[in-house]
Amino acid sequence: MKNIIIDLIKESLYKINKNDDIAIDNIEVSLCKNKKFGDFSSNVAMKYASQNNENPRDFAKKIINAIEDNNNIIKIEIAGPGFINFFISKKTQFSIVDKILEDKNEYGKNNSGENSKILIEFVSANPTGPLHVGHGRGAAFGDCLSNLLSENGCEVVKEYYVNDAGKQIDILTLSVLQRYHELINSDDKFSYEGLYKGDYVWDIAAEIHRNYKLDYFIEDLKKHINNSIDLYIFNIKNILSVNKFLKIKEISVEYILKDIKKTLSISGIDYNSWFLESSLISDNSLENIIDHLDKNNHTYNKEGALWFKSKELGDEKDRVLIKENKDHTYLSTDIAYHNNKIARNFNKVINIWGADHHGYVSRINGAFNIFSNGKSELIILLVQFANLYRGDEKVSMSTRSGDFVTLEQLVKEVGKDATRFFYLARKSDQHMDFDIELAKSNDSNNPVYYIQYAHARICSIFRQLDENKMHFDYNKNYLDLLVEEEEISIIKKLYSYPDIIINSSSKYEPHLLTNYMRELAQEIHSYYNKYQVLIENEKLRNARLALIKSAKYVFENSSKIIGINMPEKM
RNA sequence: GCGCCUGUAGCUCAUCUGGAUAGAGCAUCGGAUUUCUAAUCCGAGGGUAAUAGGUUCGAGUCCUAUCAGGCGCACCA
Repeated sequence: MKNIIIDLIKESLYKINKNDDIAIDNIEVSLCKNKKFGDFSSNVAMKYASQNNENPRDFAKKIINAIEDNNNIIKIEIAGPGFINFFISKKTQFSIVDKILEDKNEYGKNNSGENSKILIEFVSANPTGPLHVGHGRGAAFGDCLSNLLSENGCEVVKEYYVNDAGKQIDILTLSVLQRYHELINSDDKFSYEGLYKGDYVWDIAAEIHRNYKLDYFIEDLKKHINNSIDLYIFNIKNILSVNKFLKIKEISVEYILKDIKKTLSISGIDYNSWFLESSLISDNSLENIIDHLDKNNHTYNKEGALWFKSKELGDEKDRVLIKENKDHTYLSTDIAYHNNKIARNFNKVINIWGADHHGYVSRINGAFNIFSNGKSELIILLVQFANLYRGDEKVSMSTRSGDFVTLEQLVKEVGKDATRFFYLARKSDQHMDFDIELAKSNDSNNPVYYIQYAHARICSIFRQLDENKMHFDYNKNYLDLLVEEEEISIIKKLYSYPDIIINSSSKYEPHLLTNYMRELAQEIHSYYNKYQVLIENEKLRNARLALIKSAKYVFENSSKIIGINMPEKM
């Protein structure tokens, strides 16, 4: 419908303006907020009046006069400063119910993203511990965004980048070895700052001890301590042998990854691809990339380290690629990683990062542009933190100290549906408060239940229908009988669903969809309370059934994108 | 100190990329079930959109400054 109006306006503008000096590819038509203004409205007249040396209302009048008759439209008005308001015939409005009943679970899908191949990388938390609630928001956001993009016809690959190389993993390995040491020789306990302390470190150590007994035991571990953690790691690698150290590293990473995958799985998230940082080293990608940067004058040596000239690419300062001790930095593998993404021929590469990484954006953007040559677009979306509350009490967290609520605990406590919905219900660049008590509550405080209940009520009506030995006989012509204000309002809401899908996807804002679902639920509840669906009048009954049935499809389709269930009974 | 994000009802947040009278939920108060699930509905009060300027037909939305909060400024990832 909207497109019909846009076309009408376009034609009209062509007629008025033969020399065509108005940019008319961007005509805005939107649903009216207030129904007294009509059904659709456009601001073209106001927008382009000045270009045409006219006042908006006069220009609007001209446009309207030039619009051809169309039997979908019953009235066109000028209002306010120069809005053009369109009143749509009832029949045309009802046709959306017909369309939804035909499209069913396809309603909302579109092909605006056809031929667009997108890589979306999210969470990518270091495998140095379980996912915690801070990761949850990025997880829900990335997964929902993937669903949205797919709904728009994009080909989407969801990827998790596993940082299984580098210093943090060495520290994890060291942490495990120390616990393992303590398990074997409980008299020889000592503390060392900066190691990972969570219970899971003990679990890994215990597993190694169970399977390998004393194979990795180091006598007098204490003797090899060094104040510098780098040197401490260096010593242990030497004494234990690099291979044995690697083995412990592998076991630890594997253990933690298994845990991470389990958490993601109960959160309803599955990835298409797990990309290992270590693979960039073993297949020489890292080396090649450094070479390439070297040859193209993007690097220099200083103080024994190799530096990346990121400042000239928009960064605050230059960054180290290869440290003085010849270890690579995180940045250097990350550049190789992004080059790999480019090589895989994606039109868009989306990274979802925690907002604490914003300082990292410009350097990776700079590096990306060196390699992509405009072939592929990098989009970095920052997700703000979520503060966890239990009622009024703030829950504090710190990974290193091991004092945190894991994502698994959260999902188990409040459920997958509420967890996902709450994470998604806010604009991602907004700080948010996540109240566990609220998410757990099953009354009107909780929008998840509110929405599910609306859906369950629709299902209930159809159950009643069966029990009363009645049938849903759909007939398009009965739709004319839907004359109540609430019914028209629901129809408009249903009509706007595909726009929400396009909008929330192109703006990367899933919260538009959660808002929409709540609004639709509200309309359904109001309607349910005011009007009876299962009534004597057969034609009206079937018209109403058709209406709520199409609402049910929209609940189903949207909930699938959000990743929550829609129970038939509650 | 520099950079990024944010500031809307008592609280949590929307506002469809600049549009018409800034909207929801919670909380508060008052109502609604012999009828498809009251996990619901209806109504009421509640606002100088942090502050001050600017841009234009029109600003919560864009620009500047100030104030307040969060985050970042590693040869960590």
